[in-house]
Amino acid sequence: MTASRALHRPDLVAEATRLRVEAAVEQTGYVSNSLAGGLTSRQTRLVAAIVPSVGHSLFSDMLDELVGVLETERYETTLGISRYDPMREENWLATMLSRRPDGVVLTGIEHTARSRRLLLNAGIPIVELWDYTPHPLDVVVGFSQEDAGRAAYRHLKACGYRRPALLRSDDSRAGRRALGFKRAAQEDGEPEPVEIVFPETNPQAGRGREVMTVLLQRAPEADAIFCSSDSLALGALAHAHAVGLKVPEQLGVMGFGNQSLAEDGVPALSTLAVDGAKIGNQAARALLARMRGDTASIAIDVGFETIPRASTHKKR
Amino acid sequence: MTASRALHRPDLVAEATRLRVEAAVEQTGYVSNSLAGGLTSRQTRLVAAIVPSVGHSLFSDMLDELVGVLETERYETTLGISRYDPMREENWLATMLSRRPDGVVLTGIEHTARSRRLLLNAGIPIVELWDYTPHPLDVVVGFSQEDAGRAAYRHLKACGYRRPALLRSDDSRAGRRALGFKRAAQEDGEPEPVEIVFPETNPQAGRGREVMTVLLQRAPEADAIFCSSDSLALGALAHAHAVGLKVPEQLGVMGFGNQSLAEDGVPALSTLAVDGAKIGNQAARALLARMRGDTASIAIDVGFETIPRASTHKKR
DNA sequence: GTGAAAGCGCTAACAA
DNA sequence: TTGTTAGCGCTTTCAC
Repeated sequence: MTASRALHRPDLVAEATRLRVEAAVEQTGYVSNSLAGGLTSRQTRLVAAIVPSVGHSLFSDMLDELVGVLETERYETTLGISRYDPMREENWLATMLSRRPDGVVLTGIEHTARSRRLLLNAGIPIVELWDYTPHPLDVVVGFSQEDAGRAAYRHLKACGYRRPALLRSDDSRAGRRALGFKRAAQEDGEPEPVEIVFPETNPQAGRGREVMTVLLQRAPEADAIFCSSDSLALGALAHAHAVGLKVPEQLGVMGFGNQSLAEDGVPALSTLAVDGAKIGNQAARALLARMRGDTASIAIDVGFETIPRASTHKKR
Repeated sequence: MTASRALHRPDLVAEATRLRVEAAVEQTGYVSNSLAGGLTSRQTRLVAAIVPSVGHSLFSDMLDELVGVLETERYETTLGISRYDPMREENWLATMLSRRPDGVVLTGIEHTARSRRLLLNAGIPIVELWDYTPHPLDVVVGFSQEDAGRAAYRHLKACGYRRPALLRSDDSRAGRRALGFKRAAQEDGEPEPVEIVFPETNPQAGRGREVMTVLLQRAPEADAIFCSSDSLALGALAHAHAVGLKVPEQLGVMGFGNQSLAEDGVPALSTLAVDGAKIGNQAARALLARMRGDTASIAIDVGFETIPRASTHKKR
């Protein structure tokens, strides 16, 4: 018991005793066993977080910040990868919860029924990210995907494009952005924008170059496209360049995310900026508050911003 | 005890009993406590892995594969982020080992003295990635960074460039590639290539555009550059375009990693291909073998490949 | 400032 | 096929 105190609450132990314990630790190579500790104390200082993919720069900015902030309070973050699949999230949750994390961070607000049940039974703080809803499981930090889609549509229209199309992966958030985009078109009394959806099998797949061929076949009249990510849009740019389509004159290209490479596109890529790091930061803070016992309800809308650059700057 | 068996070894339990246990689980919302389980059984089915950054596509390809393969054998992977700092790795190790992982995966072969001590004391399988050494702590899966640097130099020379320079972040692997590059120049009897190093503070920092300005000032005579990553090289491409430098005629640009966006560069980016997924796969297999009790020594050199594309295709 | 007792929830080992 | 016993390594609680 004294040894335990010397390690965790050194102020409660006599200097001499502490020194003896430290010497013994050093000499024996002792490493405490937090399984045993967690079993007794009922807290693990573990936060379990799951994202669709670690390759995506938005998620990695978010993670970097989340992990960093939690670290300052001595919480460790363990990571799951869902590959945009709610069943994978469910399986991950089922095994993860047996490690008794002190908090959980999820991507999105769509979860299987069992996931919800597990989560609610666990009785720990939960943060849902990247989407906004007034009725989260517990805490939510995100923005309205539908509004983002609307904003993209409005931007393209404002730039003078008449037939904007959609190019996106099949993840559900991109789907909701597309929905907002199409609704905005509808409200304008325009025909429904053509939409090309490809499977998000892996981060490399469905690259702009290949999918653009499909788009140009299916919608030869399209004069602008809103892509579900910047890297996709960059691929589209490359394809347009290859087939001699002038951007932005003949084709407007808009990305999503405002990753650093968007600026490096030729021409520089117009995009919707989302602050991944900010989401991670707010999520970490909210989670810490909850784990401290704070029960005030939290729902944070971090918003997004339209970034006009050369790729949609049509000279009329 | 019977309940425990019904959940983990259902074949050892009568059908009727198993059903009763399952019903009870369902009804009570029981979730097993693997802290207690691990305490008794002395295995946690946890693998702890640390990478410098999750944003980098090479690491994320590797992680995806590592996590995926370990998952098939019901091992979970928990992730640390070192930000290229051995002290952060040490701190992560110190707290991580108290969770008693069954195996550890590290990036690189450079670790602090205490890290080494902790690791060796822990008595668990260790895999070091991305570098090759004949004398690993336990298992190593990687390639020779120095040879990679040499290969880049040779490629640029073979393309007809006479004054290749180096543009790199301050991570130690990029440093070893630079070393190989400079040694190859020396062996050719050429002057030492100019080298611009910038801090790897965060994945967004030190972007090609900004650093290129410095390079062109410090080495106006440079007619080719070898960048420490593809995204950096893409930034360099954008900068060259902006200042009217013709690539590949006036400036050869070479990246590292062969990320999918390298092909989308304008012009397409020459690079050194490294198979992150393969490294992750081999690492997972090696670790599984070790955790199964296999003690044969393992050191795998996965090699790399030079990918010539338009950005170094100088027409002489 | 230190220590003794008890128990967290599970599984290894053995017994029936 | 099921059950009993013991103990994993800590921390909570309480006594000194």
